[in-house]
Formats: sequence, C-alpha cells, structure tokens
Amino acid sequence: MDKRISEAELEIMEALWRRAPLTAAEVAESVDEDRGWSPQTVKTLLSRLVSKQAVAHQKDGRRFLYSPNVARDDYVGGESQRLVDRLFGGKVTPLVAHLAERDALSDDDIEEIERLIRGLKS
Amino acid sequence: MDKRISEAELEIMEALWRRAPLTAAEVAESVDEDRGWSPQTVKTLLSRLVSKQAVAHQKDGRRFLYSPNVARDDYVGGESQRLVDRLFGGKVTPLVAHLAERDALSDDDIEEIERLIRGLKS
DNA sequence: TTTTCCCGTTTACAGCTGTAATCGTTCTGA
DNA sequence: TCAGAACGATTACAGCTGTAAACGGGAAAA
Repeated sequence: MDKRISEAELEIMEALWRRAPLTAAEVAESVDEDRGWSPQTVKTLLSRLVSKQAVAHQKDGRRFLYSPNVARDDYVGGESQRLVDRLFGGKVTPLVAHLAERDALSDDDIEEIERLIRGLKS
Repeated sequence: MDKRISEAELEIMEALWRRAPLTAAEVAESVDEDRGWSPQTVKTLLSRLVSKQAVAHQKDGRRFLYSPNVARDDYVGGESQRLVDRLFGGKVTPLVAHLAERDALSDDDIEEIERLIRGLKS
C-alpha cells in the first residue's frame, strides 16, 4: 500500500482478487480476454505492482506466485473516498443526490437503497 | 470534452467554475493559495486544458479570457459514473452500501439520504 | 548433451503529468 | 523612443503509464 494503482494495473489486481495466488501466466490468462495484452505486458504490470507493494510474490521453484497485498475492499473504499473528497467536498450525500438527479438510479436502486438506509437506522 | 482532465488541471477548472471568464493571472490568483504554483505553471495547465477543449478562450486585446467549456455537473457526473463502473460493476447501490459499511455515513447523512430517496419515490 | 522453452529482469519508447524556464512580441511608463 | 513588464508559445525534463521486445539463466525435452 504505497503508490497509487493505475488503471491497467487495476485489471491485474482484479484477477488476483478473483483468485490467488497465481503465476504470471495464470494472471495473463485470467485477464487477457478483454484487454488483449501480451504476456510480457502482464509481467511488467505485475512487477510494477510488486514494487508498489500492492502485490506480494513468493518464490515457488523458479517462478513466482503472486497475491494481492491490499484488500479489494480497502482499495475500493480509498478510491470512493478520494472521489467524494475531490468532487463533493467530502460529503456522501451530494454524491447520492447527484446520481439521483442524473437518473443514474433505477427504481430498483432506489428501492434497494431505501432498504439499506432503513437497515442502518435501526 | 475530449481527453481526460488531470488532477492538477482540475484545480484550474474549479477556479473557472467558481468564476469565469478569467485571465490567466486571475486564475493563478484564484488558485495559488493551496497549491503554491508559479504563474507559469498555471498558464501551462490552461493551455493544456484549451487543447483538450475543456476550456475555451477568447481574445481580449492581447490577452485571453478563459472559460470552462464543460459544465462542472457533467464532469462530476462522468467521473462518478466512471468510479461506479470501474469498481462497482456499474451499480450505484453497492457504492452506497460500501460507504455505509465503512462508516462514511453520519446519522445526518443517513437522514438526508432518506429524505432524498423519499423525494424520488413520489 | 545440446537445443529449446519459460521465467523474471532490464531496457525501450511514446504519451501524459507536474512543474516550470526561456523566447519572442507587444504594450506601457519614463 | 527605449527599457521593462506582461502575455502567450515553445521548450524542458523527470516521473508515471501503457505496451511491449530483448536478455540471460535455468529446466525440460530431444
């Protein structure tokens, strides 16, 4: 948990959050579908993540097994907080209000948020 | 509305969203407090924003007047959507749930969101 | 044993960012 | 009229990103 994780690196993290530990080749497989990256690219991203300490690797014979070193929840929480801080003065309500106004909320969403909020109140 | 606005550039946008049109010098003044940028830096950021078409400039004598070319609301909406897409599978509810779980919501927030949701339902 | 393959590591390279300094031109005050 | 001042434009430069290719060493296959 050192420097920020870039967009491409996030793809790698998602693969490792889905399943870990994985070898570089397995990560490449788990990710290639959508992005079409060469295995080299995946390896580069993995080592960058290792130096950023977002990913840990332990030797397994002559190869490495990679595992996330940051919980997805923590990452997601941090990023959400960043957004809220940067754009909504640190307040969550305006974010929700904003999404609501932009019709980004379906009726089901509204229903569900209401249930959620109701749960929080008790 | 072309390429993405970077973090530093966002500071400039915020100044222009607060008040516009402004000269480069005025932007620098309106922003310098927190960041401690040299006026040159502000000018560089302004021209980058102009080439990204996030800012418009019209000649006023031998200087330019700069104005935002993107509404803050649109920008904020786009960024929020990006976050929701990248980290919450495009669903808003998990975001709210997440913030709630992380205790990022005060009682007042909850109260207010509830009011907001209630408003949406009717 | 020799060739081939697989790994991780190193190097590459262009585009974006942060942060300016410098340049050329034009207005302005002396 | 002539030297600054003020502007925008051009150039700088290191660090981060996206996207690999090349390299070197060991393991596996022939």
